[in-house]
Amino acid sequence: MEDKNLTIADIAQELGVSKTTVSRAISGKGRIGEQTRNRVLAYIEDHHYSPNVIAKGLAQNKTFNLGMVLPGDYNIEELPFFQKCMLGISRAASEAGYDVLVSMVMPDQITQLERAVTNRKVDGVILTRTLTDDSPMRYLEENGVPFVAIGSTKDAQAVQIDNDHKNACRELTGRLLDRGIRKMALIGGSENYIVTKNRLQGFVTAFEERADWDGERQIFLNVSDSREVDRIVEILLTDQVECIVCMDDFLCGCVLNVLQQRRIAVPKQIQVASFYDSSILANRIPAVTSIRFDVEELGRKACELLLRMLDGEETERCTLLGYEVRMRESTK
Amino acid sequence: MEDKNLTIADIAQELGVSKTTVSRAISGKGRIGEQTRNRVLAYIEDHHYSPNVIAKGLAQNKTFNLGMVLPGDYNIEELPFFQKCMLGISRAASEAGYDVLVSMVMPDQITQLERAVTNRKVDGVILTRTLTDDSPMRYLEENGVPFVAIGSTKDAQAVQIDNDHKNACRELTGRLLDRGIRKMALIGGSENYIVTKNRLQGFVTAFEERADWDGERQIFLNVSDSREVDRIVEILLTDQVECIVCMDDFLCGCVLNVLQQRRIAVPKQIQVASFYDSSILANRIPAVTSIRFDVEELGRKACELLLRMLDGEETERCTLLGYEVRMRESTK
DNA sequence: CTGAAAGCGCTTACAG
DNA sequence: CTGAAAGCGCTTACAG
Repeated sequence: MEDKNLTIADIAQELGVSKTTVSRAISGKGRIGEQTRNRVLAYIEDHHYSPNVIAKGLAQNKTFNLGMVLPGDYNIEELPFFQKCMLGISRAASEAGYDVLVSMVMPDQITQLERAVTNRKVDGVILTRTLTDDSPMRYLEENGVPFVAIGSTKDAQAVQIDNDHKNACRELTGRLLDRGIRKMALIGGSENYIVTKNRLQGFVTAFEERADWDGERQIFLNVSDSREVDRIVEILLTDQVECIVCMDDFLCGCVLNVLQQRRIAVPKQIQVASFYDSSILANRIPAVTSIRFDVEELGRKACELLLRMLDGEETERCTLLGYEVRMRESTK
Repeated sequence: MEDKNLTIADIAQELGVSKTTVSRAISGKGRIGEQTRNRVLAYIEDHHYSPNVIAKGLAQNKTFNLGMVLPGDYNIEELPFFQKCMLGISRAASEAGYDVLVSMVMPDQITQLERAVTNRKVDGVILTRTLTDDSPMRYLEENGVPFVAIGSTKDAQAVQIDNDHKNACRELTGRLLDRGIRKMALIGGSENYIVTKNRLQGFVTAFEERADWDGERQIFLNVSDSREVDRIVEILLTDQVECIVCMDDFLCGCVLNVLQQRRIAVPKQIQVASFYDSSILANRIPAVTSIRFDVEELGRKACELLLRMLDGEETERCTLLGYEVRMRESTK
């Protein structure tokens, strides 16, 4: 379809102007006569010329590629997050004339990221998951590669963006408490994830804001598999806990399975809520009360942030995006 | 860490040889003295030189990037497939010195792919989903871009690779029949997917191979949502069907939900199997009988195929990969 | 407002 | 076996 082999030199020759002029007409940089510019632009339009971005990149020392780091290890429950993230990133990138290059990393192995960086294939990088001790992040910092981290990190230098998990969890917990729950339990995952700490903080804050609340609350952290969940649920049932809040959908899925197996009815015998909402749980019966984030928007904003950094703009160090609490059948 | 600004010219000067020589030492192409080569290689090693792939690409008219087309619309159940696919692709690409650039396409919108292609950002493309009338595929063919399609297509030109869905379904259906099932039903999705037709064929073949089988079988295709599934299940229960085979995990999830809601026990009152296995269902209780594919391997093989095409090798038009039938609790 | 020329960092005939 | 030179397709001081 396109005349793939058309170059700036061809156009210059055809129009009897210099390559410089053609380049200027296209880029819009440098002074150039109204007339000349239009003539060039018209020719380009007619002949479907599209510039060789690689060559342009070489001359400008840019690639017009953004790196996106994706974990190669993951729970199924996390997948929709990464997928939506990617959609947001790739759309924003695309709109700005950039493409997205993916590097999949393992906890102990970041060779793909290293390749992309040492081969100068990317202008900047977006991290889609951040751990307490994050080797991709460390690598990028050591090599002076501009990046933004989706998620939260203690790293004071890193530009980061995340949803406001803390307040989201605070609000959800609060609304649950205000409905008169007297015995509540929280089940959470690895404290290696900073988001776990943020969620916990939100949870705790909700109680602190209700000085008059008197009841029991239990907290289980670093829970990682179904067997542990089973043991915990047993305890909670014995204690007649009224509501179990799960820190993520993986754990929530486990809890629901365990309850189903034990033939405990939700929400009649026990209520369940999740601090996340991958929409996997929305299709469950009963639908699960949880917090909803606009992940595509998160990806998009992260990308826009990185793009601004690449343009040399100063950007805010931390950005927090909103949330939405969704009360569903699992909590009456 | 790396001396990022080191170029071939620097090395040449430092070593008192020509750029040509340095280039040859690195690429291994062209005659060059054993001694000289080692001297260059040693220097490179010492100084952590890594070539500028962009410049190399410009000179060779290559990008060392592979495009990967990912659908922006999807069911959650499909996600693990794309993810594993991507892992296989990106690993194989990485090992061959290539990077992976993603383009997300919508059913009616392939601008990201078009961008990547017209901007000459990729040497070839891998399609991760193929429809009967596939616009990305059409676009690539019209523009003469080398590509391989994961999945099956009627397109006679296209290089394609897939798991052997037909035989997988034939075997699973057969094993179910051999256990004495007399009333069996199949629920399938859109016939727009060629894989649907392949699965159907496998299903039907299993019956044909058992001429002595006498029983009833029902087939529902183009089922797309939970409501339809509900209606169908109602019919099947009335007819006292013994086993429901679902063509994919999305439908299977629907069926299980509907059954759970109606308090029908699996496998006691009715058996359930799936023609796919995203491992989402493996965690369900009871675990669902299904077919397992090595999707990472599929992605890897697809990538290797494309790489061979780019090297100018002749490749087989169609490749079929294996499968594994997993009998689980949902069918006794 | 426009152009000749050098440069981005590589590769590759061609000649020796 | 080695090198000078042209080329890949763009950009960008510098000069006019």
